[in-house]
Amino acid sequence: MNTAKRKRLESAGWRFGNAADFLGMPPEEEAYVKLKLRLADALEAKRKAEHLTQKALATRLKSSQSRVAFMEKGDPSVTVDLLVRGLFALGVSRKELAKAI
Amino acid sequence: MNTAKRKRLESAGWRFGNAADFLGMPPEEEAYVKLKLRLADALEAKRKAEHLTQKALATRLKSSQSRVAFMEKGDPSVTVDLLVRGLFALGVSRKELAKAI
DNA sequence: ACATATTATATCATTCCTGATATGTCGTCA
DNA sequence: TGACGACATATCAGGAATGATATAATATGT
Repeated sequence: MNTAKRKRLESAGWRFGNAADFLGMPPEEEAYVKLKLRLADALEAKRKAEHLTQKALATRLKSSQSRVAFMEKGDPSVTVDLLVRGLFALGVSRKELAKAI
Repeated sequence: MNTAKRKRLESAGWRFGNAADFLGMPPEEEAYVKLKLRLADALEAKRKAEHLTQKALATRLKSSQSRVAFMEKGDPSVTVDLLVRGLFALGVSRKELAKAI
């Protein structure tokens, strides 16, 4: 699977896809992409549990609303790094982070 | 604590320091830095358990020996992203990753 | 329908991470 | 001692991630 196609899959529908989306993907990359989606979902869940808007979270993170939107979609332009910092900014502990993974 | 000093602490001795090293650091940043160190330690441990040199791991990661050295020190120039990809390249599962966190 | 709030998408300049390279340090072994 | 292997440290060009901004889409309430 080439990079361009993978990026489209990631940014678009593949969160609703099944295992076939990962066909041909090296296992370490599959693990990495799945991790990002799990963190993305955890971030959105935690933000909503705190009754915060994307904008409010962006302010805490010293980021922008648009980037938070991408974070919650697991967009390829967002790193694990930023997702983790987002969760910490929401007060998540390392233990809770581990549970999300 | 300013950024420059923090970077020096991170890259130099503070892995041997105590809680005082984190004084004045916002909790979300403390969590982030601690996370990086845990991942760094896990990476080194896993690499050694596999009897690999830094150079061998670098090849798997499509990186360089020097970067692997920085990764294992938790150097500020290394992101959580790269550490996680390093662990996955060593065959670590998401579950094992969570345990390391 | 309208206004407002929230989220999604597109584009872009700047920053920072990355891999590469060179070189240094340290230990080991002949 | 010298040669060698493994790891540490410095520097840097290139590229990817970031925050910002603008704007579009979608909700939610009146």
